Amino acid sequence: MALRNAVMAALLDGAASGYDLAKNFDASVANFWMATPQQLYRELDRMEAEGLIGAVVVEQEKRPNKRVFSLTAAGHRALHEYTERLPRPAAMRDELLVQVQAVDAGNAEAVRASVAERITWARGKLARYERLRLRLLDGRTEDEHIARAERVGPYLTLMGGIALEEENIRWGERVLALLDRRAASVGEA
Amino acid sequence: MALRNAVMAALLDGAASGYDLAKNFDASVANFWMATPQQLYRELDRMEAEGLIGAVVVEQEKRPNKRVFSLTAAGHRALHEYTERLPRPAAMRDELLVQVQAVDAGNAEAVRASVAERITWARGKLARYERLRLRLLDGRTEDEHIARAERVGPYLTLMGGIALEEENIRWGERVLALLDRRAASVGEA
DNA sequence: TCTCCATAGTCAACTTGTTGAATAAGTGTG
DNA sequence: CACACTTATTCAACAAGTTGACTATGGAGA
Repeated sequence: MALRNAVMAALLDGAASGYDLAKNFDASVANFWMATPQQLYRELDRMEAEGLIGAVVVEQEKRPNKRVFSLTAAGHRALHEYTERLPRPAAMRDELLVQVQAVDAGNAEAVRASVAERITWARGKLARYERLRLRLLDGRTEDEHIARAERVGPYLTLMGGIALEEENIRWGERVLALLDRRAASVGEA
Repeated sequence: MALRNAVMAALLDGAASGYDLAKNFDASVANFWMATPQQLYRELDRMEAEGLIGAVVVEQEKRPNKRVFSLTAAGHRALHEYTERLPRPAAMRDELLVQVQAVDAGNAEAVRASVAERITWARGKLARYERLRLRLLDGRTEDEHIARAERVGPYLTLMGGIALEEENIRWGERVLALLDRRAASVGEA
């Protein structure tokens, strides 16, 4: 019952089909709320049944029809109320960290490679976020955006995403350096 | 089937009961792998049935008996193999970020308060992590620790936790500042 | 003494999340 | 012209995570 809040937040950007959400979640909300397509479709059905969102079937000529969802007044109210409840503490599940924790009992070379891959992946994500940031600002300065844009929420969470990926890269590089030093020490001992 | 890897990583610190794990997960692995007590008990039973861990019932005089688990040779092997598989991308679920994303359609004051609370909470966690770091280093410098300690994994993940909480604090303070500026602009408009 | 908290779990019910496959039409590549 | 890919969604089965209640004992504080 928490995915729905992320979906409603995503729908503030405008109406979208399940497919759109599944794709663009990555560019908007997935940074802090991951979901698979089936999860979205199932939740969208329920939300429609409960009147939080409304669906309009859009017939398309050269592709399958789609159901485009948008927030209803009830959905807006529910989202507003949601922002007034205390958020539960963030939940993380990161297998890479589990592997690093166990590196001394595992295959250090393999873990090193996984860390390196995480860095590469974070760089890619960061680049996409930076492009998104430029698009959001659209030539304005941050000050102007904060003062005058219709919405500031997406900018604030984007900043969080950027900071997170930058930190990922810094941490990863530090880990690689320390693992190298470790390997050197073990070699010389 | 992923929690078990976190459990095995935690058991590298030494044998523990389900209760111990539930409590100390927070101090060791919970930073990147959260689990409730029931989840742990259930998984521990399965792991024992599969021979990954062994249980010894320890009879206690003034408290209930407990089952103390430790890694078997098979568990060690399984953990080693696990470090050789590609970790799946990290999954995050952070309701606070959902609320910030929706701040423009929600109660800005309430969201502000939630962000402030997150900052306080992060400071507390950071302080605990810093104490843990001192205990881990135990008077040695980082260089010495990395070169000579039996295990470096816990130190590396702890660094990650520290960096994460520091970033949380920086981000939160930035969000508060920007929300204030926003409120001022809206007031003057 | 009564109650709350810590220890050390178990059980049941329920909600979420994951995986894999199926359907169906059009579009691009070699 | 076959094959893979994209759009757009549905179904089923299973695994994992969450919530709340329950048992039992001992120690600390009101």
